[in-house]
Amino acid sequence: MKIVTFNINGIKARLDALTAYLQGAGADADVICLQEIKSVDEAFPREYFEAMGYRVETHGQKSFNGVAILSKLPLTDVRRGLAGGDGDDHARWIEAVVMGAQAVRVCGLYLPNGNPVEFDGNAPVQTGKYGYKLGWMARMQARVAEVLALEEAAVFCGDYNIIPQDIDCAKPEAWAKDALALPPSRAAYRQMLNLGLTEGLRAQNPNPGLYTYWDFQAGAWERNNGIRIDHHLLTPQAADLLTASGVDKSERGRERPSDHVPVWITLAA
DNA sequence: ATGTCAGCCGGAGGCTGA
Repeated sequence: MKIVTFNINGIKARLDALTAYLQGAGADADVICLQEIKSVDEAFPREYFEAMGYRVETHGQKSFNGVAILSKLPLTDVRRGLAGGDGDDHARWIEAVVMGAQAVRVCGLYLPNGNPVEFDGNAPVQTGKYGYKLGWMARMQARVAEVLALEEAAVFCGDYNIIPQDIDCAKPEAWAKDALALPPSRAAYRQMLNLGLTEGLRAQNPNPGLYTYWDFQAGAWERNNGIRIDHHLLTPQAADLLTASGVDKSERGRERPSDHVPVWITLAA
């Protein structure tokens, strides 16, 4: 089972690039988790993807955010949103059990960016957008703990908006005070890993210079000024099935590309 | 910090979010 995460930055603007990917490097993907569809469910081109052979589940909203799952395999137990949050109306979480040779729970997520961060001296103030990010991560951790307790093969993949370590970006000094790399952000990410999850790509490739996002601005792509923020986190039962992983970097060079590229893992399931 | 992009409202271009 090949599972892709891809922040497409707008389904309407990315229909051509996504179609080309699904007919090219992504043709053998069984499951594609999409982030930032920036569309309400009714406006998502469901029939278009169904005609290409995918089941389609969306959790969208107007203008911003929004996540979806495309799957060649049947889906069950589809869930939308995280518990808690008290009125949080951001569409950032969708999950389903993918019925392959072995069932795999796939959770697609779009973790809040968290910028801009306010500082009290050198300390980031954990209110506003940054507070929302950290609060959302705590809610996600609660769901991760629930899923771990099921002791099943499960994958949490998406745009985490977390640069896990300095080796995951070209210019660490430029990100030191950014919500994507601040110590509380990295600590919250590590806390989830420490519950017993394995990062799919890193488990197989320890090298620096592996990026999944290049800013549209300041020639970031041309200068390879990238960051690695799109991740697959695997439960032990899923990690035991991990056979391969990779980044489809060349998608960033397309006409009208997203600022993110697809990241994939394959499981013996 | 910014050599950018997407979507909204509204019918241009300024605003938001990233």
